[in-house]
Amino acid sequence: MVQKKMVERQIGVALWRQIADRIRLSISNGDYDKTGMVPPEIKLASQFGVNRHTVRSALASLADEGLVEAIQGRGTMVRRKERLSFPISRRTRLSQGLSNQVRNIRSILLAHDELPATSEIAAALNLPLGTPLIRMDTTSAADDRPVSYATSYFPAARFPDMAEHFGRLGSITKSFAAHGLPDYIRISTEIIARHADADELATLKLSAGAIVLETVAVNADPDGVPVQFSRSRFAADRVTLKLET
Amino acid sequence: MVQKKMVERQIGVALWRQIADRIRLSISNGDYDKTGMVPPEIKLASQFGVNRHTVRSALASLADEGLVEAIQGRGTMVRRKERLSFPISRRTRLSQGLSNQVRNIRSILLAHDELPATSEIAAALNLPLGTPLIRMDTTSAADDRPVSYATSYFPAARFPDMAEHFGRLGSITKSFAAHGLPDYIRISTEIIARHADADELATLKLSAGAIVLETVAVNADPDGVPVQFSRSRFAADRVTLKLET
DNA sequence: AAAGATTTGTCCGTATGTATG
DNA sequence: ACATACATACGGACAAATCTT
Repeated sequence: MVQKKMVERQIGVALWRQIADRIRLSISNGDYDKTGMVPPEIKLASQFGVNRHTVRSALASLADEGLVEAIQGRGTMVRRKERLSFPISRRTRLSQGLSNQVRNIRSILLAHDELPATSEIAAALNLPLGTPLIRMDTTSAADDRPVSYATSYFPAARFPDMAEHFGRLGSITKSFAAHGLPDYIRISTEIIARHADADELATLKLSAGAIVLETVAVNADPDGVPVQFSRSRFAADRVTLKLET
Repeated sequence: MVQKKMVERQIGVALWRQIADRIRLSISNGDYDKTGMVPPEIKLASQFGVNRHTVRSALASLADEGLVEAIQGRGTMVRRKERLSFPISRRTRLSQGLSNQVRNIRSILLAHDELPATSEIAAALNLPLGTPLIRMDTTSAADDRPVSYATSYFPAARFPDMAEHFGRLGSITKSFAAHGLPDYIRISTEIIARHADADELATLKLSAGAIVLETVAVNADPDGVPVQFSRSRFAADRVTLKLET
């Protein structure tokens, strides 16, 4: 069975999944914005050089994600195509940056505890090894779609009630303010991308094989004294990080 | 056939590939740094709750990538594990930022042509729609491992010989200098993560299902006049982006 | 209103790839 | 290397819903 090699095929990944990825990319690129409809199955099949059934499997999985919706006789329409633009600057504030893109943002405290600083975090926060830290796991949803999942560390001596404040206020900025710190700035950020692990898949409500953007950041008070070390994971297909200079 | 559900399995991706991805992540996380050896196949099989044959398929594909090497009777050892730290600042220069991390960097011009500005690029470069642009596809390798694959656009009127210069000099910075522009700054950057498409897989020599970090950036001359629009794709498992403020 | 074209939905069968034991 | 079960991919045929002429 010879086939038109229109697609550079990968091994170990089902063809329908590769096709789904390419259609998802086209949607995100705005290729179908004109009509709001995905091209007919037959057309996609010949475009990708695969059988119509394979395209149907791909579309079925995209429909399952809620990205498209097929209607018999009419076609398949794009239901959703959004990517929140997430600003990263010296003054990175989650709710502030997203407020004009979504109706509501909800942040939840998942867990918190106290523990001694490991070498990596001690170095980042410029503290002695073993200094007591408050650790908080938080997640944020924009219009009820989870977008971020963060683990933050704060010096326990200076911010003893961080978790209580956050649980009540739902905001790092406000929790700092409640501790008498009205302003803070970001002094370093590193970004990597990788596949989500099982925990992240569950917390961010991602479908299998999804990607997370992970930022590792340090925030400091206006005098440059580090106050927070955080590891935030974003659902990669829901956000773009926008650097502001 | 019931199986221990130790792994949250994905559909549409071969199990051996999912196992390979997890082992690759463990290597990159430094989980095996102590001995430099991957655990024995039997151990991995029980850890992931799969058959030993499946683990063998996974290890074979990692060996194919050159990431590990199996030796009969001894075990499987890690051959390579690195992630380049890629600085992004107002003065982002590729070769400069990587020079202290690798021995040599080679940039190649893959293709170039001239075309009228699309609405997206015209807006970004603050030019009228349809203004002639030089487009260049370039790729860079650090110690012979491909790390980036970029498409750049330059105003053709101001930089008519960009492609020729780059082909000779192998550097955007030097090519700008050859056009009489000694300095430039980055005025905007957006970052997304997604699965690589077929073209990117081939150019960056990635294995199937790999992730790319894509940055969309605009560079400007010291007066703030845009001189370059670029879309760079980085092999996500080979780099971290480091933001500098 | 009717007929035909377009498009998605369902069913059959066959060959190959994946995973286990 | 062998046997078994299931997923993937293909091909064809026809039904059902919708749109166009």
